[in-house]
Amino acid sequence: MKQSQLFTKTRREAPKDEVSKNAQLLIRAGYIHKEMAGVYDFLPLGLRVLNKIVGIIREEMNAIGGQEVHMTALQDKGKWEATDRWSDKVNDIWFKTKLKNDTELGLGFTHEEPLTSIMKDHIRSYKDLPKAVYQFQTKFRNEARAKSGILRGREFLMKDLYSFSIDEKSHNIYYAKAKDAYMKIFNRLGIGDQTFVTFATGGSFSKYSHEFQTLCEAGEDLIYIDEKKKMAVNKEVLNDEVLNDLGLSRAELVEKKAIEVGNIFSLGTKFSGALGLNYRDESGKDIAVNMGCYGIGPSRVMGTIAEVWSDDKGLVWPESVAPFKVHLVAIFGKDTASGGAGKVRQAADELYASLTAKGVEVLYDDRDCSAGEKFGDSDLIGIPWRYVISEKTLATDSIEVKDRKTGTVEMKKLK
RNA sequence: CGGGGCGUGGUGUAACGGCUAACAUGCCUCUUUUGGGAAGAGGUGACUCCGGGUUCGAAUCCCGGCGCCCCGACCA
Repeated sequence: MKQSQLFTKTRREAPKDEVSKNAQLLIRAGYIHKEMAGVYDFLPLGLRVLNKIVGIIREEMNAIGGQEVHMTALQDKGKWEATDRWSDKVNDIWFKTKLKNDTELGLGFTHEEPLTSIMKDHIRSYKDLPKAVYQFQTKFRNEARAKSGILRGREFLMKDLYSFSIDEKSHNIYYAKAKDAYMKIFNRLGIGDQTFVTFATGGSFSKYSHEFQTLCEAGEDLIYIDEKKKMAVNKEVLNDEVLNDLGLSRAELVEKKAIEVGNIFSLGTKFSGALGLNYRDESGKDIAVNMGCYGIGPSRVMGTIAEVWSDDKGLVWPESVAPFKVHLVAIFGKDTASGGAGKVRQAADELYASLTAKGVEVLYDDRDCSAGEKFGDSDLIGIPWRYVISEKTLATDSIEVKDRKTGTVEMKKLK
C-alpha cells in the first residue's frame, strides 16, 4: 500500500487522556481511534494487525478440530435465566436493551448459553462427540472501570471455543490439546517467551483453570512464576496446598505482574445440565455433555504485544502480526518534485511493484516529506523491515535494509 | 462503585477575576531546502465540555451535570 493514500496520520504527541503505553503508541501511529472510555475503533493498520492475530488463532483452532461459527451479540434472556446468569445481582456486567415491545435482550459478554442451546439441535448420540466449536465475536462487558487502553475495554474482540465431550476423561484429553495449542499461538504471536501457563481458580467442576499470563508491568494480575519449570500460579490461588499439588516451592517463585491473554476452563456439566444438552450412550441412557471453554481476546493480545514489543521510538511488531512485512521508505531528496518521475521515485516504484508482485506485504512511503519525518514515522509504525532507497543507495545500485528490532543495517544490491 | 486528578483551536500547552484568549505543532499558499521530525514569509483554525450562579467584569471563583485518566474494589 502507498502511504500517501493511507488516510491515517501519525502524531507527534499522544492525546493527554491516554496514559497507557499501548494506547499512546497505537493512537500516535494511527492504528486505533478512541470512541469513548474502553471503546476503540480499529483503523486500517490496526485492523491488519488484528486480522493477523485472528488468522493465527484460527489456524491453531482449526488444527485441534475447531469448527468456526459466527453467533449473535444479541442474547435471549430465557437461556440465561435457565443458568441463573441473567439477573444483574448475579452478573453486573451485562449491557441490556429492549425490543420495541419491551422484551428484554442482552448484549453477549460470553456465549455458553446460546451455543449449548444450538448444540441441542445437533448432538443426540455418543457418536456425535467430541466436538469443538469456536467463533470470533465482539463481546460487551459493562466494566466498572475500563482501563489500560485496549487491554480492558467494554467492547472487544474475543475468540471463544467450546468443547463438547462424552465424559471428563475425554474432556481432559481435549483440554490438554487446547492448552498446547494456546502456547503454540502465543509463540507464533511473538510473546511466547514471556507467557506462562498459570494456575488459577477453577470453579465448581475442576480445581484449577489455566490462564496464559504474559509478563508485563501494565498487567493487572500478580502471578508467581517458577522460571525453570516455566509454570506459574496466580496470586488468587497461592497457598501451600496448591504449591504442594503442583510440586512447586515458595523459594523458587518470583512475583511478577502479568496480562491475562488467555484462559481455559473446564465447565463440567454446568451448562449442559441446566439447558438440557444430553447425548444417548450405548446403553440408551441420556447423559449430560461434558464441556470446556477456551478464550483469547485478539484485541487485548494486540495491546499486549504493543506493550511488550515497543521502545522509546515506537512500536516493534513481530513479523507474524506486523501490518506489513516491509516499510519501503523512499528518500526523494532533490531528485524529484512532487509527483515527478525522478530516478529515485522510478526505482522505488519499480521495487514496490516487484515486491508486491512477489506477494510481499509492503507499505511504500511515497510521500513528499523530509527524510527525518519519514524515518520518525517508520520507527513509530514499527514494521519489521525498512528498505530505504535514495540517491545515496542508488549510487551503488542498492538499498539499505534496517531491522526495526535490532537496528542492524545492511546494504543489499538491487538486481 | 469509593477515593484522587483533569476538561482551553485537530494535537500538546499557557494565560493574577480585567487589553482582540497566547505559544508550539498540525493544516493551506509562496520561496528556498532535501538521509533523522529543514528555513523564511503569509494564512487557517477556540461560544475556553454543558447548564446555572457570584461579580461592573469569569477560561479563572461557587453549585450541578457530563466526559476522560489514575488508585482501589470488582473482573469467566
